Order: sequence, then structure tokens, then C-alpha cells
Amino acid sequence: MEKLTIKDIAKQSGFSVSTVSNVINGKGKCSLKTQKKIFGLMEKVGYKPNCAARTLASKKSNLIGILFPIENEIFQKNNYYQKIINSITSELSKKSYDLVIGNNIKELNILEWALKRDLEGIIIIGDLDASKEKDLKKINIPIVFIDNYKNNLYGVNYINSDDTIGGFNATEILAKNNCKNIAFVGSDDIEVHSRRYLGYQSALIESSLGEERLYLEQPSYQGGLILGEMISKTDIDGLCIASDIMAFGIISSLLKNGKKIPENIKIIGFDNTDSCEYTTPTLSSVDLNFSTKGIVAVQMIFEELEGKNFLRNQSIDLNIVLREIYTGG
Amino acid sequence: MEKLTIKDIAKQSGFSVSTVSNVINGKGKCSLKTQKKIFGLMEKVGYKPNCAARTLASKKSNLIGILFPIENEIFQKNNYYQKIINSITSELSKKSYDLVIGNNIKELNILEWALKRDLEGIIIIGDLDASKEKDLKKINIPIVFIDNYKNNLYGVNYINSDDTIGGFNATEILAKNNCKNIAFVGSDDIEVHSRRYLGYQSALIESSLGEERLYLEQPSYQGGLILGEMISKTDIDGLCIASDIMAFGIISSLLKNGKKIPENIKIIGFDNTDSCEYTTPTLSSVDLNFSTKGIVAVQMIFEELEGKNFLRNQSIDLNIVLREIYTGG
DNA sequence: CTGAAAGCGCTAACAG
DNA sequence: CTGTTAGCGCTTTCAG
Repeated sequence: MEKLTIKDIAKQSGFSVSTVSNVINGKGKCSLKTQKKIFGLMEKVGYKPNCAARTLASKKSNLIGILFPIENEIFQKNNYYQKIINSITSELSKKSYDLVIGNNIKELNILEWALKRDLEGIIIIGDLDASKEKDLKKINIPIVFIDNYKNNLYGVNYINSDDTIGGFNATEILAKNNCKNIAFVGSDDIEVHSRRYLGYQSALIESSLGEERLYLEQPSYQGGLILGEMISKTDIDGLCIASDIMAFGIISSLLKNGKKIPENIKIIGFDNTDSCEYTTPTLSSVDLNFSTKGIVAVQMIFEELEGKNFLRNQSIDLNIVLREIYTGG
Repeated sequence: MEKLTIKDIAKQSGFSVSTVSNVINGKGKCSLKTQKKIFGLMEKVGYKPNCAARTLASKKSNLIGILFPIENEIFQKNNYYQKIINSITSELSKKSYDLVIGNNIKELNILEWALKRDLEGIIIIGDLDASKEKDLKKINIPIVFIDNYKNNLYGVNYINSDDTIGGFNATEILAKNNCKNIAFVGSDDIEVHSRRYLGYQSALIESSLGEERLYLEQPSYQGGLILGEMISKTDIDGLCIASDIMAFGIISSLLKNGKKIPENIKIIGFDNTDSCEYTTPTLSSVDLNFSTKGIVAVQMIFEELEGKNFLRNQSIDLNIVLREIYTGG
């Protein structure tokens, strides 16, 4: 564990400290020769500028913070983390930024955290306690919300899916596959579910299909089990379910009640969780493109950092992954 | 975005900078009164010491790095991230440390990363490129490997599961549930699978059950599908499968070939992925206790940092989660 | 294009 | 118990 400093590089290369610094940061103009010499030496001896010193002197920490809704079960069950984290870190690495994870979002004072770590940007997944919103206003670094549907805060960026279109498309696919009695399943508690329901409604009208059928329950596997029991006693032949987890519960109840899937009932869920591939039959589902959201979040932050910022409310296309349940087995 | 410094606190409290610093860091002895006054003021004005300055002066960055095997599919499918990250960050928050995620493990020079960020510890999940091992030797901060089974490196800590016991216990449960022809499924490529196989072998002997039956394939859903076809033509009535993902493929094939689960075949998988709860029937599985591993990793690092370190190779108990497939439905 | 010198905010001796 | 002061390693004026 050597500890080379910029002075060592200056001495060994024969240039002054400030020249080395300029070369490293691409400031001031140095001859290409000088640059090559200095970069060459740095590479050779394995020198990397110390982040703390750099941050202290320039306030550039090369650090982006991320906050997860650890108390939110839906997020926890969705393999959100790896998709988001992998895409964010790989995008950040292009400019050699690192990602710091906020300790326990409940107790964390976001403003103080941003200040003490000199964060250059913050990405927040899901909903945020209303009590923290006022903190956000005092923070003057780029902030991006992903999948937060309250988008009423001034001065921050939002990245979401167009859930209404998702509901519409899913329902339309069911209709095109000869479903005549399509029901919608969701939860009262969840904002996005109501948007998906809106899409469902439009699609019914568009397809001239009869009255709406709405089933509401807790957004859990258990909730799904309960609804599955009820639904198995109806003539419903198509289901647009706002959450895969609920869908799995419903499927379980339907199968136990002798329904055949997809012969009797065709189903499309939301979230495209990994489990969709592993159930029998496999489940078609609307993918919310977490990876893309992560990449876009980073790009937004960098753009705002570079001054070409205009705050945005961006919608990321979703796509429906069709599996057995759709194809008709 | 105010920018209070330690000087402001010193001035406002009437004490000197060093006294304030001492109070913050619990160094030297200050009267309780002084402490209360200073902490009270800090709280009141919302002052938090700047990390960069602190790190520069003391080398204490309060930062732990983590490296994920982003190229490893098995890890990606296992909801590893949230369990590990949640447990690690919550444990770190007790001492107000933060977690930094390493950019793309492939290109990352771990030593340089540790040096430039003044990391105080590193947690590495899964296998590491052999090419990076030599880097590790030059790093003199605590390093903990989780679920790396090469444990042959000197000077680092390892946290693993006792997979042999896992294989033994799973097989024993099947035997006690009247399975007479129990087969083991795994993949040649994966180190831990062979340990689980060892446990399976012992359990067969222990239960005086006939000859071993070993099925090897790619550790994927596809691999499972292939094996399921083969297995459905045999008299096997119990399966110990070293990977849930393979199990899901096998189950799919078995069901399609008219086998009833668990009536005809009882199955126990490994990893206890979320999907186990969502399949019909639900799948029993050996849980590898990722959360516990995360907590223990942090504790090991802190202990080593505090000098009470002795390098360890610690095994975390695993537990089998029994679901429908075991109960007999 | 290059060099000298003043800090960034904090810690860590070392006096008092 | 408390105050002064010299850096930590880097960036950034500002002269040359």
C-alpha cells in the first residue's frame, strides 16, 4: 500500500505540481508531449489522485448517492436493486464516479448526508417520506426520482413509466386473443395501479368489450390467493393484473380450483419479475425497464452538472414480455 | 445549502476548534457539560463534519466498498443484492459508515480504488478474477469474501455456508418423507454444488438408501428443463437440487410429463429464491442466509479495524424453508 | 505553457 | 481539560 502523491509525480516527471494537476483535470493548455509524459508516468507507477483531497479542494467528490425504499415490500420483491445498481454503476464508471448507498432512509437526514459527503447528485427510488421533502429543497445538487409518482416537487427530475399505456396495451393484447370478459386486478393503496386501471378502461372501450370488472386487494401473494378464489367462480377469461406478485397468488388459486391457464384464462402481470420465467406456466408481464431508468438517471445528473440542465419529467417506454400464458400454451 | 465548519461551531460555542474536534471524536477528556453544549449546538444548527476533510486529515473515510460479481448470472437471479445491501447498510449505519459500490468489477483496479477512496474495508461477493488476487495482497485493510469458495488467500476473511450440511439435511428430510429413490441434481461448473453432493451422499448412506443418482447440467432453467424430461421417465421420487433455478425448469418438465408434485416426486432446492413462494406448487428450499452474512461481514471488518482481529473462515448456518412440495400438498 | 503559494475543513500533536 | 498550529493531498489563483 504505497502512498504516492501528486508531488511525487511532479518530482519524478520534472514538472510542477500545478502542471500535473492541470494535466489530470484537462485544465489550462499543456503540450501533448507534457500530457503524454505525465499520464505515462501516472500509469506506470499506478498513481491515482486521492479523492478526499480532491473533494476538499474542489468540492468534486465524484460521488452520487442512492436511496432505496427499504421498507417497501413491493420493491424488495422485484429484483429492483440489481437491475438499477448494475445500470447506474456501469454508467457512472464512464466518468469514474462511484455510487454510495444511503444508510437506512428512515433516519437519514438527506441534506446533512449530501453535505457531509459532498455528494454531486442523488437518485431516489420510489416514494419518499413527506417529512423529507423539505430537506430536498435546500439541497442544490441534481436530484432524480425514479418511480415516484407524486411528481409535484419543484426543482427535481422524475423518471417514470407510462403506466396508463401499460394497462392499455396489456388489456388490448388480451382482447386480441379472444378474451371477452377481461378483469383488472390491483390494489387501492398503490398509485400506479390506478393508472394502469385507467389504461385498462380505455382498452375495453377501444375493443368494444362489456363492462369493467375490478378486483382490489392487498398487493401481496396472499391478496392474490383470495382474489383467485373469487375469480375462479366467474366467467372471466382474461386478467390484467397490476402486480406479478398478486398474479402468482391468483394463478395458484385458479389452478387449485381446476381452471386451466391459459386455456380458460389468459393473464398478463406487471413488473416482469424473475419469477415470471419460473412458474408453470410462465407468466407474461409488463416490463418496467429498470435498467434504462438507471442509465437515464445518471445521464440527467451529468447533464445538470454540466449546466445543460432543464428539469424533466421523463417517461421510459415499457414493453410487454409475452410468455406461455399468452401464446396459448 | 449552508456550509458550516468546525470553526463556526468553535466560535459559536466559545470553545476552541480542537476541543470541538475532541468532543466530536470522543478523544481526550472533556467535561460532560462541554460535551452537551457542543453536541447541542451541532444538533441545533445542523452541523455535520465534512467527510473529505476528515478523511484527508485522519485517513478515516467511514467508507466500506463492496464488489458484486455482475457477470455472474446465478447471483443476478438470486435477489442477492437487496438482502446483502440492506443488511450491510443497516449494520454500517450504526457507526455511521457508508457503503460504496465498485464500478464494474471487470475493469476495476481494486487496489487503486481502495487507495483513492481511502476505503476502510472491502466486501467481495462471489468469485474474483484470479488476476485480481494479487492486488488484494497489497491492500492492508480488512477484506471479507462472502460466498467465495476458493478460500485459499492469505490475510482475508471468508464467510460461507456449510453446503455439505445443507445437502445432507435436504436429503435426510426427503428420506424421512418416504422417498426411496432420491437423486441429486447440480452442475459440474459450480464448486458449491459438489459440496452439496457430498452431503447428499452421506445422507443416503445414513438412511441406508440405495445407489446414488447424479444428474448434471448447465445451472440454468434450460438445464432443468432437459433434466426434467429425463427424470420423468425414471422411478425417482425425491430430488435434492443444488439450484432453485434448475429446480424450476425440472418442475416444469415434470408437470408437463404428467408427474404430480409432491405426490410422485418431492423436491428441495437451494437458494430459497423469492420465486419459491410463487410457483405452484411452492418450492421448499435451503436458505443461504444472505442477510446474516452481510451483518457478519460488517462486524468482522469493524473488529479488525478495532485491532481485535483474527482472520476467520466463518460458516453461517443455513436453514431449510419447507413449503408445499415437502408437506405433501 | 509553467511554478509558487494559499487554502479546502479537519485531526493530532504539543503546550498550557 | 483547553488552545495553537502544522499538515493531510489536492486545486486554484496569480505571476512569470
